[in-house]
Amino acid sequence: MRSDDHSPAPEDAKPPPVPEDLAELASVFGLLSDPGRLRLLAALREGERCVGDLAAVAGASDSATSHHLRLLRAHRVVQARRRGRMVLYRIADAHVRLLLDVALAHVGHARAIANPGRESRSA
Amino acid sequence: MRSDDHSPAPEDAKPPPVPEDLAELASVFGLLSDPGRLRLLAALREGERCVGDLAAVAGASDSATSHHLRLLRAHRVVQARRRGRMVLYRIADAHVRLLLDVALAHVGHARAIANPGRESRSA
DNA sequence: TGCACATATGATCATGCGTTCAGATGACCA
DNA sequence: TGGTCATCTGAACGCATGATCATATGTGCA
Repeated sequence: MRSDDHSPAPEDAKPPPVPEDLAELASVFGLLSDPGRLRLLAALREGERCVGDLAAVAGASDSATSHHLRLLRAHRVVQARRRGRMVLYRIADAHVRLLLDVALAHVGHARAIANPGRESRSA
Repeated sequence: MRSDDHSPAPEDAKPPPVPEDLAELASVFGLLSDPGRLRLLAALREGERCVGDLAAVAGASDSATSHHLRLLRAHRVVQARRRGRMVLYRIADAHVRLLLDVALAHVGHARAIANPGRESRSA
């Protein structure tokens, strides 16, 4: 026992995460670890988009975009719906949306500390 | 223009994320995409821990753990503090903590849908 | 001061992941 | 029904990332 018992009274009494969930969670985070996919999701925050649009926004090829969307869909990060000959994607649920918001807020906050006096929306 | 203009009225009027932030965010998510590092963070949710403890909890070597913590610290996901000859790590801020909570809730929710009637805390 | 413990670091190697290309599937329209 | 558009799929290549080993730093204690 190195640090005797330093747990200074559980600050929120979080339930110990199921290992099974941790693995799945790691996969989901892995999906979010690509700037391209992040751009896709950022675009999807504004509403449903077809693959071609998303590809254009993310600056990637249709093929790459389709690959990415497939992965995101497999992990329930996005949902797909056919409309004619095109497929419209959207963010799967409120959790994902909130996750992105919190994450963006974090990096914004972190950068605000790193570069004081320089706003996120700097013109 | 493929999907004419389907944005069905911005559901929340999210500010368009700064590309710079997206890159940083992708890096942070990348750090969270490893089950081992996730175990470290899960352990840190319960309070400060030294490297040795964290290594034991995560089932990794001290060296690997140190490497991981270095990365996490570089991206302000965790903070470090010396106490004698050991270094105590903790989660950097409330954002990260919230991020983990939301993410865990997401995978829990997703699995609850996938396996109905099977609780997260299944014995 | 010298030893032992806790942590940090640097280099190397294997593996996974993203991208791309080529081709397949499926839906609309004339 | 043939043609075209939008998307999907499979395979191969190149790069980045994680793990490991050996070693360095730094702190407390006798």
